[in-house]
Amino acid sequence: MDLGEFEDKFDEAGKKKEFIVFFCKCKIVYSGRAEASLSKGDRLVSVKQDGTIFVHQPEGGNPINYMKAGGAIELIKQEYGLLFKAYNATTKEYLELEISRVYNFMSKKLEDGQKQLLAGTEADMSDMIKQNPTLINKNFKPLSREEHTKFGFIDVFGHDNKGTLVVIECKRYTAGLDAVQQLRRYVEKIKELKGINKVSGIIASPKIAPNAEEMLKKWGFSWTLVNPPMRLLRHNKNQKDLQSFWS
Amino acid sequence: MDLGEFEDKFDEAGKKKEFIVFFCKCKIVYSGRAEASLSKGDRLVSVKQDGTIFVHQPEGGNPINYMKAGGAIELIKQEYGLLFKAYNATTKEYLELEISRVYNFMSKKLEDGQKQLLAGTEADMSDMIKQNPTLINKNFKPLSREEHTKFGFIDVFGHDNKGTLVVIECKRYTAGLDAVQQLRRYVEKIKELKGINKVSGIIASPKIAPNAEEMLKKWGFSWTLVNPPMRLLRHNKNQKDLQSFWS
DNA sequence: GCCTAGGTCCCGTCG
DNA sequence: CGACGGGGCCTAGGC
Repeated sequence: MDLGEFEDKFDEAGKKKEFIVFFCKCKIVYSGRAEASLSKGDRLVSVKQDGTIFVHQPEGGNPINYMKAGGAIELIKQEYGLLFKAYNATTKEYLELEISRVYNFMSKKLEDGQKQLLAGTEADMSDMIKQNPTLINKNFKPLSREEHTKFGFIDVFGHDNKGTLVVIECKRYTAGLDAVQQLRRYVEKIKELKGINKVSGIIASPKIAPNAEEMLKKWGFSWTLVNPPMRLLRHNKNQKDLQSFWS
Repeated sequence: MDLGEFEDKFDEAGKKKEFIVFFCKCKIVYSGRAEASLSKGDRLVSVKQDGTIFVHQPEGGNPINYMKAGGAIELIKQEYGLLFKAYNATTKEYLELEISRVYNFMSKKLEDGQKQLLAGTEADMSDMIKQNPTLINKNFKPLSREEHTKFGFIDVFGHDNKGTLVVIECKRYTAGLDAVQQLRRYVEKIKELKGINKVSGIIASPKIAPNAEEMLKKWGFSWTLVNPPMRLLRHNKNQKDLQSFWS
């Protein structure tokens, strides 16, 4: 596509606050929270309706470059083609694309006010435990969930049948060293606040890393196998269907 | 755009392993690591050359849905339009778009083998400290950088003029409770391994959170103000240019 | 493969 | 606004 034509289309779409995407050959420089540069290659560039920018290489999951909404964009004619210059005054970041060719361009005003519903998060996991405390053990009595304290928030908080306070840290996946230290922090802080020297700490997760388990034991905490809710629901459902089909 | 036409274009581009983008109105369901649903709205859908999928709403920085490379995609005719069905057998994830309209379509084979150069990361920060240890204090002698141990890796490791071992944890931004606990873990482990009871712990960062500083002091560690390298380089450079221009 | 930790992390939430 | 922690986190590096 001719760069002059691209410039016109881009400006027009920008004025109408349309969602813009184009394929181009470009060289990239980013300056802000770090310094990045990427030599010439073909990429997808996108400018969203709020001004969010992202650049994708032809493979891989993450944008190679991006800018948050709220900046200004200008196109400047150069000998080599066009300079796409984005500057965000709030974050003090620059993103510049030296565009030598534009292959395709597309823009449209999109209408979407929907929010995604998500189930099976760590919050749902702590909810499940609060609703069904025997998942931890038969003596556990939950008191609160996702309780915010000034040193972090505790996933599930409660006590056992002897009145000992219990702190539970949930992890959707393998619990690592960080999870153990998070638990330790909460337990120590509660001991300090309440002036008591016995508080139980439990990690609830589908798995725990060996080093993490070692550290857990060293500090007198324990681990309970709890699977996060909803995980692979559709897959398991299909598995089930398959089984019943084969049986 | 007519859905039949879209189907043809999509299939053809898919066979040629082109980078595909299109605007459409759709309803979305995801099932896998969690369960997600998003009711009808306009979105950008993209399928990369390696099969990576992402879906963007017209605003906001992150894709609302995505799938890693390696799955299979099929389009299935339905009463309401087209069902875009992606399944990744490795990760056991499903992503389904009930497409009722397609507005625009674009595809192209992109050529790009470049890798981004990035400077100003935490690794660069630890490098800077190793090269210039007086950033920490005049008695610090670095021995190693990014040293991997079986309980994690230590950003900068060294000793002071009295021979006391020193562990430094770098953070590019405000150091929080997690950074302090990370430091604590390394210090405790080294004490244990070497059978000594004095090891210094230092956090090097541009800022530290109040709670983190409190915890740091409680455990006898210290904090040194170090700014990460390259931060806002271009901005600062321009600021300087501006000053010299105005002066 | 797992484990560990950083990321231009992003994002929500609550003080 | 900062602080804190989760994320369908992702990705890289080492073992």
